[in-house]
Amino acid sequence: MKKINSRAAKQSSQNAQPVHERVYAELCDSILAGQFVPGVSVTLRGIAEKLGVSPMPVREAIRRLVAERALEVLPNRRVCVAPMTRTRMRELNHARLSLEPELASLAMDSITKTDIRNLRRIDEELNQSLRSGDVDAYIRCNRNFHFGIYELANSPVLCPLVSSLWLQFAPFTRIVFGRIGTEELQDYHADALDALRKKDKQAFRNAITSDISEGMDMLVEHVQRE
Amino acid sequence: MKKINSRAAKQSSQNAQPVHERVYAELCDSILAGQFVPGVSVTLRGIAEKLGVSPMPVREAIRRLVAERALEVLPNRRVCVAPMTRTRMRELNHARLSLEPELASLAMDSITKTDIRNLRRIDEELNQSLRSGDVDAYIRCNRNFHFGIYELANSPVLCPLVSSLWLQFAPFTRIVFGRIGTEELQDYHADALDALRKKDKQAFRNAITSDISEGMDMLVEHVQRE
DNA sequence: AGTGTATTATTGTGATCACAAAATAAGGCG
DNA sequence: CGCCTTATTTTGTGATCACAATAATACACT
Repeated sequence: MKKINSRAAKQSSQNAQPVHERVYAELCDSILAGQFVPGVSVTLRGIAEKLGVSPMPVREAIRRLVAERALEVLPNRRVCVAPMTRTRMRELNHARLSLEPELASLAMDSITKTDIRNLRRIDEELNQSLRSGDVDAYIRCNRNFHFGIYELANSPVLCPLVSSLWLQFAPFTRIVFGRIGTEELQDYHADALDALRKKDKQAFRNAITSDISEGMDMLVEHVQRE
Repeated sequence: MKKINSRAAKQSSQNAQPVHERVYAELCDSILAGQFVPGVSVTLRGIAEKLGVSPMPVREAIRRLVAERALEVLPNRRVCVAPMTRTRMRELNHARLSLEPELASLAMDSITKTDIRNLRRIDEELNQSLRSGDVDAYIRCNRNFHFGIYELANSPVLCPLVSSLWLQFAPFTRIVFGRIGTEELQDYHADALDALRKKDKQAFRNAITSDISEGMDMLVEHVQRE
C-alpha cells in the first residue's frame, strides 16, 4: 500500500512540471467537463487517493482553483463547485461579453491559415457531436474552439480572466445541455470561420458575441432559480 | 526560538480565519502598496519568518497570489512580482476599462448617502496626500476609493477579476509616481462624486473611465521599455 | 420505531522532515 | 586579478505527522 521511491522516477527529467500542476490540470479538465456536482464537497484525501498522490499537491491545486473561483470554500472549510444562481450566470454572461469578443479580436491579428484549418476541423467534430447528441464531446469541442482562438491572442492579461469565467460556468453547461439536449443550439462558429477567412474583424466579433449570448441565455434560463 | 503551543491560542475562537488567509491578506497589502520590487524573488521561508508562521501557510497564500497573477513563478520555480512591459500595461489598461466602469455602474444602483459621505471623506484624504506628495497615502486612498465603490456592487464575478488586475499593475504605481511625483494627476474623483449625488449614471461611468485612463496612460508611458 | 446522546471516523490545517535542484560561497589555477 | 571547478547553503516540493473541528455512526432510552 505504501509507495516508496516515487521520487526517483521524476528526477530524471529536468524540466518536469510539479505534481501540483498536473493535479491542477486534471481537476481543471474535470471541472470544465462538468464532472463535479455543484454543492457536493470534495475531499483532499479523496482526490489525492484517486490521483495517486499525497494530499499536499492537491491542497495547492485546490487553493489555486479556489482563487480562480472554480471552487468555493464553504463555511465548514469544505470545498465544492458553487451552486449557480441566475444572477450570477447573468454576470458571467456579461463578463464574457466584455472580454471574449475583444480577446478574439486580438487573436485575429496573428492568426494563420493553419490555425483556421485547425479551427475548422474542431468545428466539424463539434457539429458531428451536436448531430449525435454527444454532450461531452460537444463541450470539449466548444472549449477547444474558443480557446484555440483565445490562446492565439497571446494575452497574459485577458486569457487568465476568461479562463476563470469558463471554470465558473462550465460545470453547468454539462447539466443544462444534458437535460435539454443540444438540438436548439445554432452554430455561430461557421460565421466566425467565414469572418476569419475574409479577415472581417467586425463580423468575427459579432459571431463570437452571438455565440456567447446564445449559449449563455440558454444557461441563464435553465439554471435553478435562486 | 522554537514556538510551541501556538495552536492553543487560536482554537478558542470558533470562526478564526486560517493563517494562510491572514498571510494572503498581508501579502496583498504589501503588493498593492508597492513594497515588492519587481523581478526580485521572494522566498517562502523568508516571508514565513517575517510573519512568524511556518512556511506552509505561506505556500498556500503564494499559490493563490500566483493564480491571481499578482506573482509569477520563474523557470527556477522562484516567485516574484513580474517585471512590467508596455504591452502588458496597455492590456491591463484595456481590461480595466472593460470591467471597472461597468462594475462602478452596478454599484451605483445600491449606493446610499452614507456611502457617498464615506467616499467623499476618502477623497479628501486623497487630495491632501496629493498636495503633500505622500505617494504611499495616495495609493492607499485611491485603492480605498475605487474598491469602496466596487464592493458595493456585490458582484462575485466582476470584483475578483478587477482585484486581480489591480494586483498586477499596482506595484508599478508606487514606482512610477514615486519617480515622477503626483503633481500631474488630475482629480476625476470629484466628478465621480458629483455624478453620484446627481444619480447620473453616464457621467459616473465617464468619470471612472477618465480616472482609469489618465492614471494608466501615465503608467504606460513611464514604465520600462520592454 | 423515533429521537437525542455519546462514540468513532473523516477532514482541513499547520508544522516538520527529506531531498533534489539551484544559488551562493570558497578555493584553486592561470 | 579573472575564470573555472568544487563545497556549502538555501530553497521549493512532496510526504508525513499532530490535532481540533466537523461529519457520520452507533447506541441507549422512551
